[in-house]
Amino acid sequence: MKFDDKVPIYYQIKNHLYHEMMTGTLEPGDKLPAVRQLAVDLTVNVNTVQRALGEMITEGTIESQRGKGNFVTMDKNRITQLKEQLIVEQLERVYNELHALNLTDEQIISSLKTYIAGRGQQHD
Amino acid sequence: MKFDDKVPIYYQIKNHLYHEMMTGTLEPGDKLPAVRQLAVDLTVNVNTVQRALGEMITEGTIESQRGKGNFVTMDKNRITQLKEQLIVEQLERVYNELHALNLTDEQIISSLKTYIAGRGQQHD
DNA sequence: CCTAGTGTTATATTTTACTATTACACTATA
DNA sequence: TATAGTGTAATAGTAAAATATAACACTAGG
Repeated sequence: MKFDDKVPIYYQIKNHLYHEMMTGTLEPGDKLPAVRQLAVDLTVNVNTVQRALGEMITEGTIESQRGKGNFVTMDKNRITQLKEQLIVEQLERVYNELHALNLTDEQIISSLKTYIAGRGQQHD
Repeated sequence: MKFDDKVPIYYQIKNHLYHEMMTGTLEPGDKLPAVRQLAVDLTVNVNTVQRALGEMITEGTIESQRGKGNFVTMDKNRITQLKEQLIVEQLERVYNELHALNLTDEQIISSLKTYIAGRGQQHD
């Protein structure tokens, strides 16, 4: 996996796992790959994986069973809440950034539309 | 100023100064506050300010005159280009993030509209 | 010429993230 | 009960960012 060197790796791992939970790659109750395997997959150290998992365990999004593995919480409500939260955080960030660049609400929306429309030209 | 501890301060300072250039707080040819003054204003060390400025000088967005001060480039074209670049980066980021959360193009646009509409309730 | 204001650079120190390595604790199963 | 697979934790070392502090280089004005 490629990491942004401007942001802590453990933080990006959390985000990576969140996304897998949000998109259904990891479903409620699913067992995560073993920490040592995750470390290999992500080419990072076990302790770094553990740091990410530790925070997620504290938050309650995953549950740890010593000797068995780490499991996605069965609480689907928590997952949908988390997804909503991640979306709002993203929207908040663009809005604030573009607003700070003096764009009006209308300009923010239309620039996003234009960006998405223009994307079709070169991608996917 | 409040910094996000997940991202290098010098990097956030660059961004801060960019915004001032984009919004007209700093106009082409304007003299920036003295580095020691900036350090006080931002409550960081002079070397940290210097690191941010150093990169901007290399990029050509500000010009340094030893003994005189640092000045915003007179090249207005560069500034408008930079603004466009910052906007696209933001749009790219939200789009990629929300797309990764399985939202369709339409859902991305409508969620932004909803967010902006809902903002009026509690803010500004 | 001197001094105050400016940018620039260097050294040493602290803190944080990350790594490497090892050990320990628990579970399942052959 | 031994062993392999799992999570957990501790130690030591490295690197990057930021700090404190000091010195150097240039400019302008008295």
